[in-house]
Amino acid sequence: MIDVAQRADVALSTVSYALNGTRAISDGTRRRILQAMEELGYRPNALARGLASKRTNILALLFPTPERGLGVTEMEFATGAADAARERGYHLILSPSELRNVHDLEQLTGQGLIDGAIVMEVRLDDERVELLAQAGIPFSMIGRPREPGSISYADIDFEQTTRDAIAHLAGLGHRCVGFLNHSPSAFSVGYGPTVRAADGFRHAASGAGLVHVERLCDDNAPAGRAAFHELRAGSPELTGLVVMNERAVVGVIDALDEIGWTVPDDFSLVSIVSSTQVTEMMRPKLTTFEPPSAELGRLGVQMLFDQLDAEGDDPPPPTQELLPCRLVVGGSSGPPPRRS
Amino acid sequence: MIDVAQRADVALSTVSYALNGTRAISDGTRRRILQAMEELGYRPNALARGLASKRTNILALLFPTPERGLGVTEMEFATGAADAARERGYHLILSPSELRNVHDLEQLTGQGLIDGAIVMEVRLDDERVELLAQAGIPFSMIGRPREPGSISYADIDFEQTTRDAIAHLAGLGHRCVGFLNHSPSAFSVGYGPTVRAADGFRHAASGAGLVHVERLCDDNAPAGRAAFHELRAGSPELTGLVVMNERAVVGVIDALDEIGWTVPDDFSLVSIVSSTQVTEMMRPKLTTFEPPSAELGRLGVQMLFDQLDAEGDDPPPPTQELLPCRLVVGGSSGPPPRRS
DNA sequence: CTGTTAGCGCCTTCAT
DNA sequence: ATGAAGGCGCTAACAG
Repeated sequence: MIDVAQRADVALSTVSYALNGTRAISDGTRRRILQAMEELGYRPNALARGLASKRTNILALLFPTPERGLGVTEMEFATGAADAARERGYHLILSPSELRNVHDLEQLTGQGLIDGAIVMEVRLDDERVELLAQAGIPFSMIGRPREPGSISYADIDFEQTTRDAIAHLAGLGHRCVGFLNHSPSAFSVGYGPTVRAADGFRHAASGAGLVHVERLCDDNAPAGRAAFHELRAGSPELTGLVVMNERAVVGVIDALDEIGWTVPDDFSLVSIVSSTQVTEMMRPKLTTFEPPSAELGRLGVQMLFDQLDAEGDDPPPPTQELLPCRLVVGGSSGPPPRRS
Repeated sequence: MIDVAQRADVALSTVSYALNGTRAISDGTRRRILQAMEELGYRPNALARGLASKRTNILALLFPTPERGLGVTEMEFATGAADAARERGYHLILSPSELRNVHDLEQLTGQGLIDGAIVMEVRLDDERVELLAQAGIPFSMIGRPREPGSISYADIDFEQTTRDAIAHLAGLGHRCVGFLNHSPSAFSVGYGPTVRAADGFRHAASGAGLVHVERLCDDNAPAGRAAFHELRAGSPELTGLVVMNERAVVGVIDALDEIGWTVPDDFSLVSIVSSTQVTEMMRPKLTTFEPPSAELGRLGVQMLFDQLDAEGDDPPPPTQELLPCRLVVGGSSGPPPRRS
């Protein structure tokens, strides 16, 4: 940097100002500096800059790795976030911080490495959220805890999505529907989507005057298969099922096949919060409510930027957005059969 | 840190040494220091440390985002890498550096932010590889260019995998098989897997004395469907197909369905380099050669560590590993039909 | 085994 | 509009 200054015949500090536009610089001077930088192949050192300015231009994406690896859907958050960050010249640290390791999180934030964080896979009661709030480090969430307070978040509107799913089935004429949710363990740890979708479904189905049943289900095909059989045993009049479980839905299809039922003639299936990248692999292609994953990721970092940009000024009002899932009609939903 | 020193009644530097074990410290002293740190809730600042030591403990994962988003398989590299990095106390920056933006890459490396990089989705001729080599920054690859030279890499053994796939089909009695590859564009830009698998297939099929045909295919179901029909039109005696295209294989199943063929009775399908997370969603479950994705990711960072650890000493011999895919027998492959 | 003391490369307040 | 100078928090010689 000192070389650049000499070559451009200005003071060291002037170069600095030219770099981060913190103060007005005459046009000629600026050009000389830029040229000198160019010629010398100068690159500002991110660490030094961060050390001095307290701004690292690094964000962390906190995503706890679920038991069986992340699904397609979760990944789209990440890439959306990474893209948005890069567009603003920020780096994104992928931090597989397990929820259990609150210690790891403390370490990460304590290092002064990151300007802020985006928290994924939020639970209704999430230690990470509290910890970040106390640590005073800016962050936003993809998902939300029970009490978001004034923290910015972007989440799927589960209430709306389940209502839409119910409306879709009810519109086709179904009168008795079921809901296949995520795993019991997801529910018991208070994983947001699991709990909210369950509430939403119940509410929407009642509201629409439908008979309804629901069930939690481990995230794999055999569990899905078993779950379907049980549901049907308990409610023989079931004609349609809403599923929020990408891994289990295949098992449901297997089960239908076993009893000789055809989709959608004998039974309707609607997948929710499931990427089309997955539902299009099934046969028949599933009718699905596709989550705006990449957009949520982008929103997450955008909200974080809003906070970072306003640092020093009074804190901006938090942005809290719920996005609906988009209906993609497939070949798995149709009018209910007329069973005797 | 100065506070810690005072509290422990030692010099500033002693605290530093205690922290990074650069030199022997008496046991009592160390304990006092550790305790003082604890009591003061002291956390070393990563930036300052990096600035002074030239070691940031940050790695970058370079993955160009393919046109249609990353698949499950690619993501497993990333999480494997992130895990391995974290285990050693390193951070992993997710860098969606487009290949085209060699400029972005220069920026990243020039910033002095990263100790090294792991390059994903390597092409036979890859600008990034050359750039990193010239820039003198340590890196390893998941995949490999045409001339890996003495750069460390971990890649899938495509030769072996295609040979295994052929052996599987030949062992079942097939005499005429086809290969459905990735897209023409992937091939034309010299994407490693596409080229190597094509060569491998051809070689293995000839070696086994099988009649064989092959075809490139865009990464979507309709393309897969069309491709199958064309292959069959050209080679009516085809009884089995090896597919390295997660997105297209569904289309093949559709096509088979259209002509009334059952899998595996009328036709055999073998997916290669495809995660079971995907193939288990298909019906029938696909026989697949599953790539050791997470392991490749781990290996990638491990190799990088080997280099970083040896910095200063003479460079260690590069590690270059080819891992086979693991056969997971599904319900899509069986003996060929006896057609008249 | 422990202290002392220069920097690492940049930002930023204070003068000019 | 531009210069000069004191840190940011830590590491790593150099001395005991």
